[in-house]
Amino acid sequence: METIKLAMADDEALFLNGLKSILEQEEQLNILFTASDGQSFLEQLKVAEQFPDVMILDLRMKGMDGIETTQQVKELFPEAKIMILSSHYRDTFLGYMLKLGVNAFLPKNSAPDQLIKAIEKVHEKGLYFDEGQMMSIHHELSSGKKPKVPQMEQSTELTRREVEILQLICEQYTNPEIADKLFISVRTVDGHRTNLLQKTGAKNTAGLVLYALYHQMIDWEERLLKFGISSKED
Amino acid sequence: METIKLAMADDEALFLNGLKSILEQEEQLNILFTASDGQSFLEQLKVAEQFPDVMILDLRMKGMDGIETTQQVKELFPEAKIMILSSHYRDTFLGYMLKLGVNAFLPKNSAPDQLIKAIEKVHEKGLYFDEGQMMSIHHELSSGKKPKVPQMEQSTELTRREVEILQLICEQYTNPEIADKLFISVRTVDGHRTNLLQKTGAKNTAGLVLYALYHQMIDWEERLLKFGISSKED
DNA sequence: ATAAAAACGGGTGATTTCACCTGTTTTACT
DNA sequence: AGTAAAACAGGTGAAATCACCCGTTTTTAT
Repeated sequence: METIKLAMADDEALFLNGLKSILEQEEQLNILFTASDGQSFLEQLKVAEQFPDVMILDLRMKGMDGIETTQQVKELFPEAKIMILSSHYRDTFLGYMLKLGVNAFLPKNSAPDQLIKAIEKVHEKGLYFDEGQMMSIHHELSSGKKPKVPQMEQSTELTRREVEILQLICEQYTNPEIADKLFISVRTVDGHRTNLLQKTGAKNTAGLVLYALYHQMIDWEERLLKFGISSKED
Repeated sequence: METIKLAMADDEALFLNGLKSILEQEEQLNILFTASDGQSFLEQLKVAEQFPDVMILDLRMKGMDGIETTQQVKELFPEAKIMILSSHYRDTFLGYMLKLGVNAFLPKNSAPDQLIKAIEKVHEKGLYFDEGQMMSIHHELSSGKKPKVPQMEQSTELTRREVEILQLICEQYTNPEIADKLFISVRTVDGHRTNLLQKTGAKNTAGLVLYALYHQMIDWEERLLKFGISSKED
């Protein structure tokens, strides 16, 4: 049996090493290199003496994420076979993936066997989607609505001050409170907020929060756990 | 060398299996069982013929999360040694962890060696925090501000309708738009929103979005990727 | 040094959110 | 059948957001 050469990227070291450990136990699989983000993955790919048969990328990574990395890799090596792993899996997102040229799309709570099977299929046939995914794809295509062309905008288009304001918005501060905190006028905060809405394409505060979260501009846990914790003594 | 009996829970099958694969390679470690959420972890723990020396829990899990699970476990077995793993690690959260009785708190992008070392330390000394964490803890305690008693509120205190409203809020709809969508009065939506704010303890829309995200009431990726994707053809 | 970008901020007004009040109807439970 | 909870919805008013207008000062880069 032919060996399959792999390369993978994920920003969670434990996950990456765990995956590596699982895949190393398969004799037909050979891991060439791993990376903790898209940038270093790309760099390693460029200088690698052997080209991986299949690449496994995490969808969400700090810095360059799975989508952007896929685009960059496909630009340099259109024949590259890329599998995307995602924590919060949704079928509705398959269309984008296909257009992007992703060769497989798997949720992170797949069983190891599924992953290995998918790797083999991608290597052999150049593509792997399970039956449910196929159905979903078929439905999406036959319904006539063409999937939009995925394209990442630079996530650092925001100025330092705007990011600061955005963070405070996510901390549930109102404009007057932010103005007070930063010793500036409410008008200025309002101006920044307007610019944020315009730049991010968000419709309102809810959109801004989602944007901030996606671009990992705020401290998840710290903020979120305020909801899980009721302070009995205050 | 004595073997250390382990049990672990994580809702991402690949991560869980990866971790298992890593730890299985250590001869001194013996994995008794694994679970995909807090509930089944607890049930397995109750009926297990051997009691694990160290338990490893994911902080964020669907259903019962790491914190709630810790509380339940500690209630039944106060001597249980629990390690919490977290994706988005923050030092500021250490205080809560200590109060909760967590015996170690590690980011998910730790190296496998670190994790193994931590497991051993927890088993031997009943506790493991690295130097940075110790400093942080010391600082927090010496600064006089006592960490609040962490206590999970039931996350399903919201009614069906409230959840529905909350989801639409997260989709950036305004109250009038939601009212229109659901064929109800704006007043009613407003009422639900008020109840949401009261029940969740959120201050405003930003807070509601964070709450929804923490309790995994909305489809992450699907919604977030609207920001990453610019539809060139529309 | 000069131009560009960012930060600053004032005015106005429509819309939305939020915080109170009040009540009725529907649904669920036992 | 009776109670409780949920969903429904009206009024009022203050506060905040959002969308436009306008300009000045400060910072940054070439």
